[in-house]
Amino acid sequence: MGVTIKDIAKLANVSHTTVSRALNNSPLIKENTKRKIIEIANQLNYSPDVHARSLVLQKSYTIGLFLTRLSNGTSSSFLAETIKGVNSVIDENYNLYVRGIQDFQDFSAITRKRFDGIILMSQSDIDNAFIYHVLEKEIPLVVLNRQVEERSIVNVLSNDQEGVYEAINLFIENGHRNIALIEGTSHFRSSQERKEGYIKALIDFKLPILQEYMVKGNYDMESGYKAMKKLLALENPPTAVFCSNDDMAIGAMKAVNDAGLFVGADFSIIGFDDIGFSEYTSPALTTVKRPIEKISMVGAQKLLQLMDDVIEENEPIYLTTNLVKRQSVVDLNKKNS
Amino acid sequence: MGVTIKDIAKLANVSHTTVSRALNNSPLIKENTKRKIIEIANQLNYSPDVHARSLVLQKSYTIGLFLTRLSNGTSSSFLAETIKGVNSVIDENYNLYVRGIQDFQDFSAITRKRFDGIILMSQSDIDNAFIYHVLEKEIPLVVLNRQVEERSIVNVLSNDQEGVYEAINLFIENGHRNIALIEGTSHFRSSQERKEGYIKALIDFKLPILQEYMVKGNYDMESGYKAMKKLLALENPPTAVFCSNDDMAIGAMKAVNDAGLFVGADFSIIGFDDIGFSEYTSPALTTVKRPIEKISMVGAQKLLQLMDDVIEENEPIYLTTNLVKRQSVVDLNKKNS
DNA sequence: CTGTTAGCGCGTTCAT
DNA sequence: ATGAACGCGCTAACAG
Repeated sequence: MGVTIKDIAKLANVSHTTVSRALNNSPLIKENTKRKIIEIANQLNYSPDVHARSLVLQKSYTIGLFLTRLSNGTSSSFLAETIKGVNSVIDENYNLYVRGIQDFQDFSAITRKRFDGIILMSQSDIDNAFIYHVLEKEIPLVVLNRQVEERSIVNVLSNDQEGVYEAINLFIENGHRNIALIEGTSHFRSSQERKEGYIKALIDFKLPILQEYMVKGNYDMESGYKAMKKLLALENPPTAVFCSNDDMAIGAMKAVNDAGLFVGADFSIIGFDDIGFSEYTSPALTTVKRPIEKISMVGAQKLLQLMDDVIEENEPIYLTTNLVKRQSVVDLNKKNS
Repeated sequence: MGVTIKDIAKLANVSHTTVSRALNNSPLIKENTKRKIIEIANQLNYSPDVHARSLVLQKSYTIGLFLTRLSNGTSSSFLAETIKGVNSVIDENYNLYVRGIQDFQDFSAITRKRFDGIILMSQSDIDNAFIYHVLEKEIPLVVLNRQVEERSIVNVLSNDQEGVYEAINLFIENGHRNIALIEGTSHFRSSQERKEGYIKALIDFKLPILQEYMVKGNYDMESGYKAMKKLLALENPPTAVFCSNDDMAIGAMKAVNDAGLFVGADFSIIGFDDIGFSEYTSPALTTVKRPIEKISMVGAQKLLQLMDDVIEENEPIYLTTNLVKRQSVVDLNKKNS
């Protein structure tokens, strides 16, 4: 069934070693025989047995892409962009093994033999245990999206705090003073980062920090909807709400609409991520663009380097967010004048 | 670095053969020694070398999940649901290799050795070449989402035509007569299926089929937006539009809004897929739910069976779509009365 | 430049 | 019930 180098060797009247070398383009082989061997290989439609090669080379040609979870709190676009980003960088000879960490009972199957390298799209502190395991096994590791204490780890992420700060700043420029926050999943690091950006901005602009203006969500649309309902029911409701991701912003917009108000006219919302849909909501959603696909690409590139040379500079790499202004923020200055 | 069965053998004062058998729970080994060996293995944190095992067992523990493309025409939710569905069925010992077919120059790397089985989420006829290759290599194959001629292939899909028919039916029940269609990517089979459902319904209800009411799109939001603009600019614009997927429906809704009209009041839209967002558009989008995650799960299960027993019944498996009625369809009967 | 030999880690006859 | 020897397909020393 499978053609092996031995088969080729027979036909070419050489040893299987010569075939191996020829196919690997070794300079030790005469151009002539090399050509002959390659010819035969093509004719026989030969393709090497990856497992035999892996076994002797101690290399698996497999990269593990792990997310904290695959469902519940991981939006589709987040997952898709991550995979696309990584896939666009690593070549087809590599297997890309995609899993959620939560799927694992124990990590005994995560070995150096099995993975040449691991990319962790980390959303929460709860995968620290995973990180330690990988570190202990000395598998090259890149952690994306969440700052990690260990200096030895390559870390690629976006500066969420700054992004949120800009968003709040935009609200303030537009005359808003009652600015609320819908938070992400509580133990996700990103939720905390964004909350801190919110609080920092309020402090800098000397605005009061109100408990009732900080409502918990869990990054899905429904939670955004519910959170907004709560805010709207307040005695002194906000005029503007920052949502910790776009999914929740879309839920929130729905709640505003259901209350008979119009986003962009009566009420202001800013989201986070800039998923594809945010351009097509009505009105189009102003949001903080987070470069997930870019982060994944850079992360994958870093991992490839790490697998080769062992790079030293382990400074976290920050990719900047940027504020995409669309139509979901009301300018109170104009409105009142 | 890596613990092997030989290491365990030494410590247990047995041969590596015995260790192998013990770890594979062979009945040939005394319970006593078996326990001892397992004990040592745990202590040493042993985990088998997958490549060595693959080499000797001729089994790769890898399942290939291929999509026609990963970007351009493949929506995020589609990709994400597919992966989630497959992942939920296959256990963690399996690698899941995810790729777009378009990434491949040639298929020589797609071998029986490398993949125990392949799931193809097929979106277009253009991957027929891929299918033939896989078939020729005798790799167990399940094709999802698109009907395939070969009887020998396990085929899991949804009955799109019927789903669309139901949607058009709903329009008609609500008094609509000028019903347009926004089509999906032109060479995708799903686009044709849905178009056929549309035409079939029009014929059955004795409505005229107008060229100008069938506008091409490519499954992304922007194309839906543009297509709707065209329809709105018609001399005799439709009152209702079926969009071949939800992404385009969302684009179309945006176009309606931009024209100063209100979906659900002045204009009717139905989408296809029921992606997460469609519940949160304003108004909530009526749509034909297609069970992508379910299809993927069933497909994965079938593949596992196929890899074991070689199942015979190769009838295509149809999973039913169902119409999710929300608020994007106007009832003309009520309105006019 | 090419061939001989060995070995990667594992499972599997064939002995005993 | 256990072990010795072999082979999966490949690469890498070591000769020549």
